[in-house]
Amino acid sequence: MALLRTRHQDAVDVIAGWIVGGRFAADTALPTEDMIGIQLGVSRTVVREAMRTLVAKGMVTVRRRHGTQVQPVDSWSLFDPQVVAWRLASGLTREFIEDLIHFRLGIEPYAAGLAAANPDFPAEALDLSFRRMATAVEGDGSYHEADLDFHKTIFLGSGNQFLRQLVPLMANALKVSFSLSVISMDTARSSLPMHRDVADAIIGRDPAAARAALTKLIEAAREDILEVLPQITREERVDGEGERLPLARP
Amino acid sequence: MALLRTRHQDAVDVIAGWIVGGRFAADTALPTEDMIGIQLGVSRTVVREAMRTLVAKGMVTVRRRHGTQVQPVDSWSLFDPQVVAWRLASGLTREFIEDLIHFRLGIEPYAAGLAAANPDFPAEALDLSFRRMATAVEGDGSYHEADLDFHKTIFLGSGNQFLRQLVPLMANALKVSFSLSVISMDTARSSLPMHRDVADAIIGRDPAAARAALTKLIEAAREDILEVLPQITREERVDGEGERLPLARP
DNA sequence: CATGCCATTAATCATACGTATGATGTTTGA
DNA sequence: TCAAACATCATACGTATGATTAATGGCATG
Repeated sequence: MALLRTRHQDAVDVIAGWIVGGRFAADTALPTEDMIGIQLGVSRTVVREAMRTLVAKGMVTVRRRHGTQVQPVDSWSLFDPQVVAWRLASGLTREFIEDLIHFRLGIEPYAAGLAAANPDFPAEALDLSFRRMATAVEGDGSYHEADLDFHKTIFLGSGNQFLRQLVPLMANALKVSFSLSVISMDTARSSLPMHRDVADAIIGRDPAAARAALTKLIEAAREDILEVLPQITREERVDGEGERLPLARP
Repeated sequence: MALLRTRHQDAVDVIAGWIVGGRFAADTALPTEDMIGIQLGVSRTVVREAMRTLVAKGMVTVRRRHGTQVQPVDSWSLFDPQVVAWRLASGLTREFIEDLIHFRLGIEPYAAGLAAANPDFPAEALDLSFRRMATAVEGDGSYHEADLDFHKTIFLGSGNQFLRQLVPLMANALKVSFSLSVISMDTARSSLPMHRDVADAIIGRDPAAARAALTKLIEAAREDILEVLPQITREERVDGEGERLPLARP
């Protein structure tokens, strides 16, 4: 069951890369389908099917005679894992990371509350993830993976389809945190008790406590993240608009 | 700038209708591209491009020799306005409405908090929406529209791209509430002061108060919604015979 | 100012061939 | 003998090509 890279997928990736990379700004036109086909060395069939994919994700619109118009970021499917992947691959902007982190801060405590209220919540899975985190801190196993599973379990166990859908996005938020080296073994060790509190509250079916514990956990981590942010993010491209000011507390 | 109904769009709508309507369950195969083309009266080109759209939204996967496989709901792009529209059009399930309402309850207070902390928040727009709600209660203007704008302004003014993206979903959540006749002129009138509190908190740049006010506002409404829910939602589709809609040829 | 022609570019069709891939059948070697 | 390795086949998607149709904005024309 090997994965086959089709020309279609390649074309989508290339064109999406053009767009997220700012090679074509919002509200400007891409080359005609014929031209793109020639450039990529594929038939117009492939280009058109690639465009349908990008249209479906809100990244472009296609109109007769007008050709293909790039859409502003706000109309993209920002929760789409592929879109997120393209954006991450094209480089981290400060705004993107801030929005991602803040969104997670906003939604995860609530997810924990729902999880605590969900009679079908898989308590064993959460407890297992925690124990894996604990052993990982002692040097055995991947902390990153265990941590991800811990938070994943909360979203998946919330019993809410929209929250479940956020798992890929949250996974990326965590990945970003790790990639920024924000989470060292020291911070991991010190956050262990807070994770324990979260797990206990959820397993103990106490929504309010779960929300509080998770809020506390995240509050502890957010400072570190937003602190190192200005240093590693690239500048915004094209039309140099003013960068937003840092947001205050949630 | 007129909207042209292309065969592609028609095909996407029809096939999506099959899927959300339960005519083809998850993990089952759709007919071959050739067959669908014959059935809809379009060429295989159109069917294939329709499939690329559905693949992009996570509703199906396509593999050589295996054909097109319907995916479970959890892998759909649930935040995609089109997907939401298809689901609403196919009938309201209780789970869908509950998840939608609960998701809104979880995220909107947080959005209000961010809005209050955003120095660029358009205070005038929010105030205007509120005044339109007030006059609508007195019989002048559309309450529905003003209410929608009020909540929209909060999300758009949060300064967070992910929250902005939720506007269509929230609009549908509100639309559902209205369609269930949960919001009468009486409830509207009584919720006016709470809306005022929310606006004041945001305009006054007080995130904590904004969160609290919006939480209170929503708490007041949720009971009504979840109360009438069991009566109006349809049962899960048992699958009668297919009422398929062949597309017309030119 | 209204109107009809025109160039542009996507939309669609019909057809043909390429090619992973699971299923089936066949050979081989211990 | 039997199982593992290998060869063959049918299937449905993947891609290409060329022709035709049809919106649509712009421009020349009245």
